[in-house]
Amino acid sequence: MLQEPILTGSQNCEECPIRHRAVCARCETDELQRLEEVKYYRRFEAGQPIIWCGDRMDFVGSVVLGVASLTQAMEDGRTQMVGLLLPSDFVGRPGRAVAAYDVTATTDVLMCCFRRAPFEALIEDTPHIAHRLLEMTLDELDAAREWMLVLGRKTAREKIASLLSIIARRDAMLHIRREDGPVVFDLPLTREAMADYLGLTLETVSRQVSALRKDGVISLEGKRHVTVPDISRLLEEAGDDMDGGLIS
Amino acid sequence: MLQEPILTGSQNCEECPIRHRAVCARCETDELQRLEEVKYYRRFEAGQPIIWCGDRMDFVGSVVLGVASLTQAMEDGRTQMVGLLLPSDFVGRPGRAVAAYDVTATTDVLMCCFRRAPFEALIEDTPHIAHRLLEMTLDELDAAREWMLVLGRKTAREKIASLLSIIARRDAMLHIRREDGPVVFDLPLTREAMADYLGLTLETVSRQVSALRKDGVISLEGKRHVTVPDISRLLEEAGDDMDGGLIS
DNA sequence: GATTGGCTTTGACTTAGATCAAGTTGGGAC
DNA sequence: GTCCCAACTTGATCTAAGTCAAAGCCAATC
Repeated sequence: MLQEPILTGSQNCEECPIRHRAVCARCETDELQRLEEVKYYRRFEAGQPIIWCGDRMDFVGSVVLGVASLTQAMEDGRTQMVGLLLPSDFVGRPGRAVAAYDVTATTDVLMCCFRRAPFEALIEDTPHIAHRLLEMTLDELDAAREWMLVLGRKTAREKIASLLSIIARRDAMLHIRREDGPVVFDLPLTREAMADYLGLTLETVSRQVSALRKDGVISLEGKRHVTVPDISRLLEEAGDDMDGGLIS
Repeated sequence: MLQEPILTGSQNCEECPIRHRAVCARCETDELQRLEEVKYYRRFEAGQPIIWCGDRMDFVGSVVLGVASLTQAMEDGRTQMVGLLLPSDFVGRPGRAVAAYDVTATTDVLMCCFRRAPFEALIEDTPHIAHRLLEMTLDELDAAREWMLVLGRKTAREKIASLLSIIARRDAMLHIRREDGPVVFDLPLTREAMADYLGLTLETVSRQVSALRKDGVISLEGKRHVTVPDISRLLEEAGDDMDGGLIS
């Protein structure tokens, strides 16, 4: 089902749809060479845990194919997804040996991993990579803060629209797409996972998805295949200003 | 009201209660010397804006005294605080010229600022500082994600207890304090600011603070001066496991 | 082709927190 | 002192979303 990704030393980070944002071949060919020695791929099936909070973690990596999620749980079972990991997103924290969150494969996932120690050594003496990592982390921080607004202040309907916007936008980054045409994608999340991301119950998610469908904001084929006829209508429903800063 | 901070080149980041975590004198005396040339202080009165979202921002800095807040606003006026800036917290993003959030002085604030261009140059050729900045950013990301759980899944009472825990913990870092004694601090936020941080209304905040007082979890002198007789009781109310990971 | 079991939808009812509307408090200006 | 005003509290009501319960819908398996 998953194919091995094509990722050669000559690949250009601007053109390659599946970018290892932390290790860009265009800029750091030599360093990438060093990393090739400690690079390996891992597959996970949909629903499988990638790592549990508290586990020892001796790799960092990035998602190549599929979708994974970062979640936090309270003792009584309430859970909150705190990050959605789409292709090119980075997992793991240099300098930390223990996972802070549960990481779960939401769809089938292919991850590209690097052993942590050599990766940290690389950061140590390759300022350029450290710099890029800082930039990525700052982007993630912005995304997390954007999501705090969603969680704290938006209505259920706006939350759903916000989530669909994010997925549509990230999906559009991977595919070449005509301007202003309808956006089509498959939801990589169950209703329950959506609820965990949005701080809702799965019933409310289901009701609001149905409502958006009835109102013509989206249309559904099956339960997961979504068509958005007018993306700006969706952004409006999400309560965002049109400049679109959801994921920077 | 605010006094000029003592911040000499010989100051040790481990001992000094007001630390510029980004530029630690102990580790980077020479580099700090370079920064001294572009360093300046700015004061803000309680309630004043420090910078508006969208404004050009040609400095970075850190809070020395007081409390500031990062907030995001929707067009219809709903607002969500996305960060609480306590002494030693960093403001601004290297590589970004435009502010992404509104920054407001919640109490009287003294900030230590550096012009952005020289600061970025320093990062560029001082890997150690870049590394520290990455670590700080990762910590902030963890804090933001912890807060996503608060916003998405906790009840109003748990939210209040979580906020009080954070302030108590950060406050305890600034003062030497007996183990297990009562924790005493002044709330640096109005009820409205608390509501904006917690995704609640100010009325709900007021009610839940009163409830925690009635139940003996906290006691109040005036409206802002808080005594927590048993900090572990407060953490329990916050729904946290006892290991205390709210701010790493 | 029937059966199972995950998802998902939909309905009826409940509730935590929002909203609206008075009051109260307390510190600073005069 | 008293007046003022912003910050806060408290009460009454409303509502969006949660809870509980019962079907529905595939896709995989027997």
